[in-house]
Amino acid sequence: MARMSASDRRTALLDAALTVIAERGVSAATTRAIVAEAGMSLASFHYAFRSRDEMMRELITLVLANQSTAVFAILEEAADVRGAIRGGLQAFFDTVRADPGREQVMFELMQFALRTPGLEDLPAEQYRAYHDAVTELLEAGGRSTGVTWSIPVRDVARLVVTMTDGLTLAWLADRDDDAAARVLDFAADSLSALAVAIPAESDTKRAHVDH
Amino acid sequence: MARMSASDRRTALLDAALTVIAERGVSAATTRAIVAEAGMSLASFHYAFRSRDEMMRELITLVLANQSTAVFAILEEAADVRGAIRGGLQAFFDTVRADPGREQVMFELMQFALRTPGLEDLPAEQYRAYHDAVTELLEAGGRSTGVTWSIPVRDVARLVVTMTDGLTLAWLADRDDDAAARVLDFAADSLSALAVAIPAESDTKRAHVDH
DNA sequence: GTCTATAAAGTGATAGAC
DNA sequence: GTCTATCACTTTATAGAC
Repeated sequence: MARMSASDRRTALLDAALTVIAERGVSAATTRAIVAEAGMSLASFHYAFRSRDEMMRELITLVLANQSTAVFAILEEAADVRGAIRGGLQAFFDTVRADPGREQVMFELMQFALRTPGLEDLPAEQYRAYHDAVTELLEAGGRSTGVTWSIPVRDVARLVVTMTDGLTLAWLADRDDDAAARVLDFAADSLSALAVAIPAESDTKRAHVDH
Repeated sequence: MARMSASDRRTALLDAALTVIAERGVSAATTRAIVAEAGMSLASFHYAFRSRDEMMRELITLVLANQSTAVFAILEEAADVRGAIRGGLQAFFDTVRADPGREQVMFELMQFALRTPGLEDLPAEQYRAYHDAVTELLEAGGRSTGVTWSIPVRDVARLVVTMTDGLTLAWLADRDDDAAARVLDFAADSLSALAVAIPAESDTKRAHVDH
């Protein structure tokens, strides 16, 4: 095998681990399976990482951090709030359908983290990042369609994540596309009901009801 | 160890397995850990079950089947639909808070089933059972409060499960009780908006809009 | 029937040749 | 640096004493 920098080897192994997990689950991601996927020898693994545990920690940190910014960062062109939300939700669902393994990995890694000493706090951080990303998205969408929200925008973000999580979990189980579409319709309806039009100019402060 | 019927031994081992999984996760549920929890010798395990695989299949079938009927079967006394829904959701969330491990087990076993050859279809059955149970509950609740639903009741049931799943997953990660309460408020609001009052007597058929 | 002892295979990790 | 060979340990499963 050609020489690689330790850093390159690490990223290659992390990538291979992700592939193995997506295909066969966390429990199948043994050091042997990972180096086989990466086309390396077993010893190379421990040259790049001190232990499998260290690799898993790095993998989870990496994946959970990247995911949050990527998936939700789709803002559709739409005339009204309802259409914008529905489009955004559809875009999210399309990415799930395009690569179901990827989303399944997120759930599995979260469960793994919750069970692993030292990683228990990562899921909370992950959700904070999700909520941050969606909050920003909602604020941007609100600005472009001229609305604000009748409850704190962060609470709206949590609702979005709640429904996309619930939708994804059920869809991974039964793959019912039509039912998923109806859930997204409802989500768009009920979320857009939380939007309030910003009065053309003047005092917009009262339009936002804080708790 | 006293003599037990093979059947008793099986249920005792299934129970022990569930305890181990709730406390330390699926990957920690080795045959050794399970027999230790059950206070048996290792050989007893293979006297009761042909293999660990067989035990896991039985466990998953058992747990996923029982869960659906149990958790949602709480119908609160309430004057209006909104209150009934909010009460039911709160009752569900209370059971999650009372025993978070139990709900975490459900998610883990579902992931496990999705990854295990021969068990891939169980999660779909599980969700069908969930949706059945909630559908019945919604119909009963509708009768007692004098409402029907503006969309097929089964779709409403799926919405309920979507939101409870999403809520539970996020709460398991960040344990934010207040945020969870606000999600439940929204769920009750938006779901009760799907209810339509049944005209006092006479022709109730037109009140139900089928797709 | 229930145990102890052990087999057979898989795991993470490392020593040592090159 | 990168490999092969191997260690020490854990896993599921079974043989055989009682």
